[in-house]
Amino acid sequence: MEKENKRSKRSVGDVSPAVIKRLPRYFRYLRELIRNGRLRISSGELSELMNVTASQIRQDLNCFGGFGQQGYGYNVNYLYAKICEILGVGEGFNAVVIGAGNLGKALVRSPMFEKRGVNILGLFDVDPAVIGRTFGDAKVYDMSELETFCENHTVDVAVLTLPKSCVPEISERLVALNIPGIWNFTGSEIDASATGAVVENVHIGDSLMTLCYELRLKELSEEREGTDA
Amino acid sequence: MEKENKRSKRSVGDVSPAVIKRLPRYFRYLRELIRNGRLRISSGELSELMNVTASQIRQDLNCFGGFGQQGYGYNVNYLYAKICEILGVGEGFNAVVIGAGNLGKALVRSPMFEKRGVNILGLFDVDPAVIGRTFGDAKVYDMSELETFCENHTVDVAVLTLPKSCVPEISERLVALNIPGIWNFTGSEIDASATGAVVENVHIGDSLMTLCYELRLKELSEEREGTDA
DNA sequence: TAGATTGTTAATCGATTAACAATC
DNA sequence: TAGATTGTTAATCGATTAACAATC
Repeated sequence: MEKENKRSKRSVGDVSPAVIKRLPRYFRYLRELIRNGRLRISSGELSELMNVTASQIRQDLNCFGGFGQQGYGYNVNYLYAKICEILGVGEGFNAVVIGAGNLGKALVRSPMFEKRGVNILGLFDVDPAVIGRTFGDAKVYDMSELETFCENHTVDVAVLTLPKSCVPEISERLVALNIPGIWNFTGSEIDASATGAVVENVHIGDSLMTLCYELRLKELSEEREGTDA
Repeated sequence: MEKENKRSKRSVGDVSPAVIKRLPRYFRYLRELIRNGRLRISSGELSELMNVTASQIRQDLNCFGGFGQQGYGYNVNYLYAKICEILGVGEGFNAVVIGAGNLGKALVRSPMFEKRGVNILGLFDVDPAVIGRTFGDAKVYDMSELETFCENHTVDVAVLTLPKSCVPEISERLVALNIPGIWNFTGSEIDASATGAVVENVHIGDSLMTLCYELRLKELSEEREGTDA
């Protein structure tokens, strides 16, 4: 028992950010493998699937201890369980969604939170037209009830899907409430060090711009092909 | 005239991915500076604002040629214009959104596309309840009209906001239509090399997992503080 | 001109890949 | 056992930072 813990390699927390950012992708591919009934996989086969090197996979996984077995590969279910553990899936984190507009609704209706073991406790909004309604499994509360609600529930994450202009006010309230995690879709960048919380600032538009950059590159190279050569 | 093009440094396209991924962030901060009426900024001041090193900023910008001036810094408007040019803002790219659910609606109603100079030509869906309706400035068309529509309009980007299960079918149709860019929110990963298009696979959930990882780390360290030491 | 700040080279750091011994 | 495949070390590669000469 606890054989895998022989040496836990590093003191928790000093795993490189590059590795951490890849973990959710492993999580996704492992889910898919399980869904397809796969029981074992080698770093070589997974590397082909994911378009990365086998070396990187082994290196990544070994940051957290030896999850595989020489000559055999990795047990898909076991590896998935380990990745989940590392990523805090199953910790039962609770979230509230602040802003019940299109994005807020889209998020709570998607299976995303459930898949990752995060519970939506409720949405909050100022608009009387949505207060009291239910989206997904979650009810919309009046924004003014946020403080009372947080006193009566353990809230780990605040998901911000309200307009940029509301950020100064809501930040202040979140800090006062001491909510440990902020998932920020507002477009303004919340500085983690200023809040004392863990913050993820999401900028969907950045991905669109990267796409446009590539598109333009493509255009340029096609133009060049057309003109000379 | 064209002074900045004295040497264009690299042949277009060999700029490191790490730099490219940072450009949208410069874009956002420069917009903000312009909004605040700033006319010039030094790499030093921008570095404080953005929480990166001044060295990195100068290095990044110099991948595309000298946009600054010794002893002065960078002209905010000029720099913004240059970044826009590099990122293809103003190319007038046209997009269609495929899937008029919550996410599709949220995207077309947001100012994101407009800010980046991307025009939404329309949405497509199979649901009679939304076909014919208008969200943002864009009308929802019947999914079956996609081919005809694309023949009559220049479509640079297809934004995929439909269920995962629809991806095989829609991929095939997009490939047939030869749409050069795919912005994929479905959760399944579309392989660019298989489509011949430029593809951005967006996985919002990955960011949630990173947040949960950090939250768990925080919990663990707080536990430890509690027990020993 | 003197001061400021860039552009750019060289040094450092971190991340990826290759290779192979350990071992199932 | 022989074959396969990991865990892990060492080599390579790329990205970041520091430093400073060029120059506005």
